[in-house]
Amino acid sequence: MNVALPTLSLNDRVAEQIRDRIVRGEFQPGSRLSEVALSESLEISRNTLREVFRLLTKEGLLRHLPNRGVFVAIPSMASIMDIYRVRRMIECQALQQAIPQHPARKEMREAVAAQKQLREAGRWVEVGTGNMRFHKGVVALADSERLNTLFSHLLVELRLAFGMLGDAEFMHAPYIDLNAHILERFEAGEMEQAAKLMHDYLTHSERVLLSVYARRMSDAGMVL
Amino acid sequence: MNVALPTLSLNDRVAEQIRDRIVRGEFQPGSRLSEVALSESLEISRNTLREVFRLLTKEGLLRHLPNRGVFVAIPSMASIMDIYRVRRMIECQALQQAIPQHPARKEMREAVAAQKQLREAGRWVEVGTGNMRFHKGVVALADSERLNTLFSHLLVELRLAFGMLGDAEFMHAPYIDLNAHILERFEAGEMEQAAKLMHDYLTHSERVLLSVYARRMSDAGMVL
DNA sequence: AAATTTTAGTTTGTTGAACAATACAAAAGT
DNA sequence: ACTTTTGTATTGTTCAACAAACTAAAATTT
Repeated sequence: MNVALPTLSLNDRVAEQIRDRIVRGEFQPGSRLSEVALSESLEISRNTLREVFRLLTKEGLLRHLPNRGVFVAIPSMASIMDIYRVRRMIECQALQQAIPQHPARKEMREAVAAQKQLREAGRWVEVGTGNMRFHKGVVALADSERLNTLFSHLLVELRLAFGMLGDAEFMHAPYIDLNAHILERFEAGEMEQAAKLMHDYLTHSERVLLSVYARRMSDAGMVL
Repeated sequence: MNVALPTLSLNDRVAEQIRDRIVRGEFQPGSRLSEVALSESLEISRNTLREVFRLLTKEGLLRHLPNRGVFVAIPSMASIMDIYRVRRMIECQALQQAIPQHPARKEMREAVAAQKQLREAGRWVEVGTGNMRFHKGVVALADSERLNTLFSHLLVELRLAFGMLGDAEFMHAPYIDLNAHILERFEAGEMEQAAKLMHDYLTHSERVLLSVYARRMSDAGMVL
């Protein structure tokens, strides 16, 4: 009998764990991950850890400098702009081209509902993850496996940037109602309108993130 | 003095070499790449090769089945459709949104010129690579590093599919003039028109590829 | 003879240790 | 103050070994 325990491979489990520790801020952006130290603390061999490093580097979470080591990626302002450029292209067109009855709208609905509840509870960090869930739903409208994985990588990178800021309420609060509005327009069949709203949303969000980011960077005296 | 020899890391060099051997058909799609055999033939250690495998797997060139080994990916019909879906989204919008004076048009021009020359010489395989160059130029119009790398990965996957077909002339010949036409419209500032041409181009190309592919697959008795 | 189980062999998964090559920081010399 | 030297820590790479999982052939049962 196949017990159907997917028993993720060790590689995958370790990768997942490191991803987690990065996005929850345990490993700060820019910090170096020592091969020996980490492999010992995780109780895996150096070789195995190196394989995982190669994976996470390709995902954009780590930066690999030859002979120097791997570092938690620091999203530059340029890459933030790049990410938003891609998001505008993908998300807007996804909204515009999909049919309003697309199954992914369920995910979008649930995400918005969850966000509204979490707002009442003041759990802003979780509101943020709800936001990502909503936008993943939007991308899912395009029915493309490759776009989905690309997008989830982008979101992890963005999460890194947000993580350097704290201040979850200020960043996420304004967008809950906007999400709801976009969803509403989309389900009403007004895809053009929904796409336009999304475009403005993204441009605005980008601007806010960049400005806060710039201030924080210069305050910390970082050289980018 | 820094000799400025970028001395690609061993990892990168090996990855590049394997990529080459795959796209030029030396490693057939679906075939397994043995860790011991390949590492011995390349005169590198098994560990190093495994790291490279992880890289190429994330690029979509290899498929990794746990405890079974890594195999050269066989593009399924579904993934071909997926790739073209992404291409339509990215390339059309790139054409539509860019300014006609964008520097990337130089690359597009040169690619078309090269294609026309190669056609006279009947060097159809190189016409194919010229085609990829043109479309890379189109994507470059979007000014997004991430879209560029995504796209080059897509093209390598496509190249795998084309590689299973041979028959380069039949596949590439009709599109040279279309490329030229698209470029012309774009430089004339008629971006909407250029985007529409590109959309038709891609839809047509997809259909041809899929039909040939389906026939070839059933002939070979492959189970997809 | 067909189906199942045993068994043996091959390949990947994972580890540990070793050494070479490179980068970094401190000490020494000019 | 600047360069050179030296020493040390870290990554790059290899090798060897064994455990775990898969594959296929042989042996057994039905």
